[in-house]
Amino acid sequence: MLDIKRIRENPEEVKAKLKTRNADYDAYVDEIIAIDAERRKISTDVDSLKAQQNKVSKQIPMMKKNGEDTTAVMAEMKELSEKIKADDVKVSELEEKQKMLLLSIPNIPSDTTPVGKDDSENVEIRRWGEPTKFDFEPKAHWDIGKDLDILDPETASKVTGARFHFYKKLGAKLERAIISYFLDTHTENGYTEILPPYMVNRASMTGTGQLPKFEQDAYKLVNAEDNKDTDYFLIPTAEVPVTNYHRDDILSAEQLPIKYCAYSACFRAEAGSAGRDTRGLIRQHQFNKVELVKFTTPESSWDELESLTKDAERVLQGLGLPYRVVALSTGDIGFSSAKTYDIEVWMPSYNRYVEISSCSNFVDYQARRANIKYRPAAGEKPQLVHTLNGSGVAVGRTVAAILENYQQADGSVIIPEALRRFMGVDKIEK
RNA sequence: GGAGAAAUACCCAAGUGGUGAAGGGGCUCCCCUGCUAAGGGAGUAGGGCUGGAAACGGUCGCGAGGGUUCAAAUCCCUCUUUCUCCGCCA
Repeated sequence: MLDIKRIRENPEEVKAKLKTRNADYDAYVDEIIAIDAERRKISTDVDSLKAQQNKVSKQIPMMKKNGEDTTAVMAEMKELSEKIKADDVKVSELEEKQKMLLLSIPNIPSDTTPVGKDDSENVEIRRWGEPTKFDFEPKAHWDIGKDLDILDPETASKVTGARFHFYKKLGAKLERAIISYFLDTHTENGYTEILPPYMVNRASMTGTGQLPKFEQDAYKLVNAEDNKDTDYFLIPTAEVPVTNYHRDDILSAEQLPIKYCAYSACFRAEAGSAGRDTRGLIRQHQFNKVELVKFTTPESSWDELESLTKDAERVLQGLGLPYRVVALSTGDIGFSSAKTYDIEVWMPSYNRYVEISSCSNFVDYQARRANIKYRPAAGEKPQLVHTLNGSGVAVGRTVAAILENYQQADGSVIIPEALRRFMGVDKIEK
């Protein structure tokens, strides 16, 4: 959520910056400003009526004590009370309307986010490693998975539906090994491990920005018995439960930065991506991910974004997977983000780099939605924290990248050194 | 899922319709004391919205949301959470 004061005081600046997202929010901004002015006017008026009401209410018991007749005063007060009630309704309607509009406006991109209309104008920041070269015809991970009998989408489509997978044998173990390796690396690096619930309520989904605008992308849970909405959603990412862990909290300055890493399954409806990445592990309705989440002071959040991105890169380096880091352009960054770096791993079957992590600074946008504050010093007023998160990293895509980048001419797959202690083998073969 | 009890500040806790939401602990400051302990005094309800250049005001906050009333921590309704017990269950 943007600061209403910023919109009120610099509407043109807000409009111009939002336009860089390749979308037009002018009408929203204008409506918010109009509603805000009306809301404040009625609210101040009704507040002074309440002040009068409170004053007289204190006098009534005194008058009664002195044996005075209060009938006339009470009749007067009844009228006042009715006026207050009616105006209160108006104020809360306007507040509700204003809030819905504010929740529907995305974050303002940071000044360091490259301006561009879409992903074609993203900017490569750095590369690590070289795209893998083969002296044989490399296979795609879905074929490797089938040949080694470790991935089984066909049975998953019988048991569940399209875009689900069974992992088998060393494939299942590889997924588990990667999760352990990621979590161990991040906890050794100062992150606190969290295992969150996979279902969250509406307030949490709103707090991180998935709702109200993107309800069609989420899985909403319905009670089978009466078919009624439970108000629970399957999490699209651990970012939601982990960020909302501190919803409505006032943290102390000494606690910051707070750094969490969390493994979770993630559930995405993938509305609007029919026909894309239909084979393999790249785009699934359910996938595993280790997420990094930080709560920081406003002063440090930009440095923390750089270190967060490097912390995510660390695990790819540990696995020896070639990747590059890309700064997303204003037209490509997510709704709540002020700046995002994507980490893209080399995927031989795509013959290009494919997103495996997305690291963002949300500045105070999520913190304002989720009401997460900190007290800079004892006695000082609480301020909004800055929140950041990044995948550290997507597990299924890591499996795909390992299978493809470590495949051998004989059809086997070498296990990266870092995973061997979790796998117990150094190779997957027929 | 069923029955009962509870939710007030950093903590404990009083408060069954009416003029400032008691009291204690803790914390902060002051006095006393050579220092410490003990003792005495004062302060300590967060946070939002809002008016104002500021000083300083107004308003809403007793788990949440509604309702009754001139007036609600207090009465009524719905919900949430916690505790005790029963049922079911990995």
